[in-house]
Amino acid sequence: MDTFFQAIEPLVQLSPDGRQALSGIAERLEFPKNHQLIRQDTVGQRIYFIESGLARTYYYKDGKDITDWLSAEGDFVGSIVSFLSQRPDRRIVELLEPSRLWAFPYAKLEILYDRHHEIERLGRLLISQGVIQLQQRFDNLHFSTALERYQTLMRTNATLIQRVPLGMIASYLGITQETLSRIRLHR
Amino acid sequence: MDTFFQAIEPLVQLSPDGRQALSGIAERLEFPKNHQLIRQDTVGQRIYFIESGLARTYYYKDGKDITDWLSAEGDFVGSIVSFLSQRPDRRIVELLEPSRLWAFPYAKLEILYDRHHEIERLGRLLISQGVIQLQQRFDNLHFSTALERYQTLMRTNATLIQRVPLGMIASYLGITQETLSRIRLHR
DNA sequence: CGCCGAGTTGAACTGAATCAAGAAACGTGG
DNA sequence: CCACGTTTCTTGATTCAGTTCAACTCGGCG
Repeated sequence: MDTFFQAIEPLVQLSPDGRQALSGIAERLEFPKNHQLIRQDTVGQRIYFIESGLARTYYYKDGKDITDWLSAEGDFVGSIVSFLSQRPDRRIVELLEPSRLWAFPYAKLEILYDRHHEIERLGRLLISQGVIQLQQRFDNLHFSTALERYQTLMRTNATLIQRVPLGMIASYLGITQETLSRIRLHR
Repeated sequence: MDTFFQAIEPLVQLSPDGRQALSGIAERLEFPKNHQLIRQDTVGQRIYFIESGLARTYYYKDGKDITDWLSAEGDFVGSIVSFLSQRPDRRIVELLEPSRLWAFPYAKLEILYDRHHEIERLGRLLISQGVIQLQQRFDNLHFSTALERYQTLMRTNATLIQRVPLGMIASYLGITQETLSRIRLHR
C-alpha cells in the first residue's frame, strides 16, 4: 500500500492505528485490460485507487459512448455519484490497460469513518479535491471552444493522449472524433 | 438557526454539543440586493447558508459575464473552489435579492472539524452532495443541446426562472441570451 | 414623458456535427 | 512472420445549431 499512503500523505498524516485500519479493509486487485470494475446501473460498492494502469469512466447517451473521466496511476476511480449516493448509476468503469488496484468497500469504509475521526477527515479532503477538479473541468466546458478544451487537456494531462484512443478523448472533451482529429493536426 | 439545522438534519443528527459549537461560530448577516459576498480574486473566508434570498456566483471570461451557479434559500453558497483550497479565485458572489444569511468562517470551522468528529462528518457529507450536484450539471452540459439544458433547468429549478434575469440564466446554461429567448417561446 | 434595462426578433455567419469514404495501425491465427 | 480483419484515425462535402450584430419593443419609474 506504499504508493497509496504516499498519495494521501499531503492530505492527512495518519496515525499507525489509522493506517492499519485502512490496510485492513483494502483489497489488492489485479485485472487485465478491458475488465469492468463497475457495471452499468449498479451501485458502486467500492472505490479504487490505481497503483498502476489506466481506467475510463463512461456511459451511453442515445446509444453513443461518452467518456466521463479518465484516471491513471495515483488517481482514485469509481462511479463517484453512485458510490457517494449508494444508488445505481449509468456510469461504467473499465480498464484501458492491465492494472494493479487497491479497492475500498463502501460498507467497511463507513465503519472506519465512524471509528477513526482522521479517516473521516481523509474522506472529506479527498472529496474536496474531487470537487475542485470537477469544477475546473466544468469551467473549461462551460464557455470554451473545442480548440481551447483540447489545449487545456494538453497542458494538464499530455501523457493521456498517447495512451487513450482518439475517440475516447474526443467525447471526454465533448466533441466528435472527426473534430478532434482536425484540431490536432494543428492550429 | 432553525432553518439551518433543519436543512442539515437529513445528513447528520448533531448532538446538543455539536449544535452549540456550530451556533457559536455562525454569524447572522443581512444584506441588500447587489451586495457582494465574495469579491473577485480573493480567498473565500466564509461559506454562507441562505435562510432567505438569492445569490449568484459568476466570473468574467474575455470580458463576458458568466453565471457559474445560482443559490436560493436552503442552499449553501460561496466560491467553493476558493473556500476549499483557500486560494484566490475569479468567482464573485453577489446577491440578487435582499437576503438573510448565516456565515461560517473557514478558520473557525477548521477548529470545529478538529474538535467534533460529527461536524467533520457533516462537512464531508455536504461536500459529497456538492459533487453529486456538480456532476449532474456537468453531465447535462457535456452532450446536450441548448433546448435539453433549458428543459432540465425547468424540471429541477423552475422557480429560479422567475427570479433571475434572462441573460444570467442563459450564461448559466452555457448559451446566449438571444438563443434562450428563442428557445423558451417554445419549440 | 422620456429614458433605461430587459427581452425579443431578424438576417447573416460560423464552429462543429454528420455522413461517407478511405488510409493506417494493430493483433491474432495460420 | 505474413495475411486478413478489425479497430483507429484522417479527410472531404454538406448541414445545422447556436452565435453575432443590430434594430426594435415593452414595461417600469424618476
